[in-house]
Amino acid sequence: MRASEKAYTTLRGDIVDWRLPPGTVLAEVELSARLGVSRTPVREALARLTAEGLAEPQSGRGTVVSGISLDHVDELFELRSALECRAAELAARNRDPAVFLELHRQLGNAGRLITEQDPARRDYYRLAGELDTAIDDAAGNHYLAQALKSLRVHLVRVRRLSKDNPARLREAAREHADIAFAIANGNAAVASAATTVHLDNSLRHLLQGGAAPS
Amino acid sequence: MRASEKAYTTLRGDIVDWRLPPGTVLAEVELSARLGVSRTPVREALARLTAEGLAEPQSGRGTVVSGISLDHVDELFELRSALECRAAELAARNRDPAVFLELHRQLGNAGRLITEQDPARRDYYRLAGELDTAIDDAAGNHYLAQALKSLRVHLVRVRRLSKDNPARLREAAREHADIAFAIANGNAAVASAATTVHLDNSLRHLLQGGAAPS
DNA sequence: GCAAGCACTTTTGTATACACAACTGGCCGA
DNA sequence: TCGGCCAGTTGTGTATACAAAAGTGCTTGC
Repeated sequence: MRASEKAYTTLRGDIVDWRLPPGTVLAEVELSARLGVSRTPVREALARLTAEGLAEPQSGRGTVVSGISLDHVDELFELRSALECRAAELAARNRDPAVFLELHRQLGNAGRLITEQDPARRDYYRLAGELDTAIDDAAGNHYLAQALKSLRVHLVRVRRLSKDNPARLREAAREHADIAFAIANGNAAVASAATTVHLDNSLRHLLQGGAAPS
Repeated sequence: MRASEKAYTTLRGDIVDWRLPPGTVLAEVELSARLGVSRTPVREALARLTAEGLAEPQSGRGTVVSGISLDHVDELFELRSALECRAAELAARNRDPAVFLELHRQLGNAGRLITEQDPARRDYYRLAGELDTAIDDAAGNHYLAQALKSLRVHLVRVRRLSKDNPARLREAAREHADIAFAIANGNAAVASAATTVHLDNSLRHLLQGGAAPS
């Protein structure tokens, strides 16, 4: 793996997982020492992180981890809503019904994935990720998929910020199942509406504290 | 001005204005010689351009100017529609009516800006840009504004691809005026609908050849 | 005692040298 | 004659040295 890739991956993970909290100063020499590479690949990694919005240039000099607080999560969800509703509509038009019926079925049973044995909810989030991927693929729009991809980085960061709540997670799974079903049926309006409802519920639980965002 | 900034600005302009057509190889040594800076700032500029989607890494080695063709303009406009409709809705809720009434007035008179004396339509595009900025400001959503900003780079590139058409430009100005009016009235649904109509007309004229995209 | 200026330190910006990988050309063998 | 291999060349990836700029703290003068 290239040194710049390694630096980027490591830093990105550290920021997303809140090991580097917002405001942390990202000094090139210190990072190059810590990561065991020279400043050049570190600079490249910082440039990529800045472009993604995970870091931002400090006034005048230096780079810091960008802030993300519940104050601005509503803005993030507004963008998310715009993108995901449109993606759901497009997917409903172009979908392969079998794919989404299968996802609908799996999501209907997703409650049993949320157990105490898997505190990170890996299985659940994997399934939710599969729905996202299926929607992106069915929508068939490169630019939209790209915009969603860069958005999801920030969403993961928010998710880590909140405690997850098994009851809310089970509700969310049902909402996801509704979305998959509407897409399977080719009903764009319902798919969009179901997405709106899901995101509104997610945001509300998130802001009330302790709920999982998706 | 910093050398990396200069390299970035120059290359970005060259790509947007089609002086560097899609597929052009961006070789670091050649660029550093041409721009009169060393490879380091050139690399930084290429990284930024790649992050924006104006350039993309070639298979294995090197960087090339990314392609954009009419084949994919419909996808670009789908994303644009999702973002701008939402922005218009948000702006309609939070707007200062006076700002948008003034824009409505100016856009109503924009026909006279489209003269043979200004073949680049600088005054017209400046006014259209002011509407965009006013909507972004009124929407008050950092993430949405950021997504729109990165989208507009590609739109400018498409615009340069097409000949502009004075008649279509005058129509577009009227459509913009409609959008401004709906926002001034605080009517989110109409603002969104007017945006949809405008973008649909723009895209159709663009694909029919010879029309201006905004 | 406070403020202003200067020097020092720290950090980023730029240049360049070196390492390595991939493509290209020619040459040799089958 | 064609195909494969090897060497040379070219270009990117990384490291590091040097330059410049900005912040900080001290000193000095008022």
